[in-house]
Amino acid sequence: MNIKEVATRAGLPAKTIRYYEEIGLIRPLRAANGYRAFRESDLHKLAFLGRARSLGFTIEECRALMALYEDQSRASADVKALAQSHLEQIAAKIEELKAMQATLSELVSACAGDHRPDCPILTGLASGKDCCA
Amino acid sequence: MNIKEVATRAGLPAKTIRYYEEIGLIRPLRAANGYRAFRESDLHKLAFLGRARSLGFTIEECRALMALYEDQSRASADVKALAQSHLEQIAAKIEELKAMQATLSELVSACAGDHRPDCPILTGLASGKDCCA
DNA sequence: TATGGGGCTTCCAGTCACGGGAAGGTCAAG
DNA sequence: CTTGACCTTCCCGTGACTGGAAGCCCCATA
Repeated sequence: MNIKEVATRAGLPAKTIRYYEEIGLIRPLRAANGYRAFRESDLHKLAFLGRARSLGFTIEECRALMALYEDQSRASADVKALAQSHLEQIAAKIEELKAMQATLSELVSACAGDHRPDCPILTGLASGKDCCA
Repeated sequence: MNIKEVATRAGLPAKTIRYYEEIGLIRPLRAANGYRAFRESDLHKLAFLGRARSLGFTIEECRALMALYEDQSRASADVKALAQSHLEQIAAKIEELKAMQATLSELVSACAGDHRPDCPILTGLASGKDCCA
């Protein structure tokens, strides 16, 4: 398989696949002409990586997940711990965003949004009143 | 005022303040010795920027907000539009994170988390079953 | 056989919003 | 006069790619 077919089937851009090779996440073979020659197993790994990335795992977490995936003697506890830690990151990020959302939507709803210059959003930002940390 | 005092009072790292000058968000004066000489108005702007940033506005949005703030003939509608657009971004990001959270927490709760290798998290990532887009 | 167009390769630069750290000038206190 | 805290600029690194240039490679068609 050449890179374009793998890209299509894995749902990842070719650029990303080259990048994943560069950082050692995959090691496709090479054809005589220098082209990357992907096996089914490479495709499988790339799909795995794509799904892990889309769940928000960082590249390094993906690397760890791959290592666990390929380690037949892994303990599921290790996988779970990694995933739970990531879940906490997600929850924290959601809370952070919700706080922004709460503050900002309050400011927005207080703003007339007309042709006049008076604007509680700007005065809120300027004064820090009712504003974030 | 020198940079450290401004940094303390604005709650921003000195590095960040220098960066903001570099990209033209502020224009502090210079003392004879080459040190930046901040006015109260610079401090005020920096505090404004810090609050806008902490609400998640990008640097370019902050630049636009500052411009509106300093434009006495602004229409509050313009400010509101900017803020609302940003609110939509926040809401979208929250939804995205919640989707990750839902998928991942399902996988996590299905995982025994013991010494055995069997792990629904890994098989989920490998198969794409019940997994994200 | 020439040529055209797509695909493949590498390498370099840019993104965003800074942070770290080096090399060196400046200032106030002891 | 020295010490140490401050200030300056400059350059590199971050994460996870993305875009683009320059240059092979391969196949089909005229």
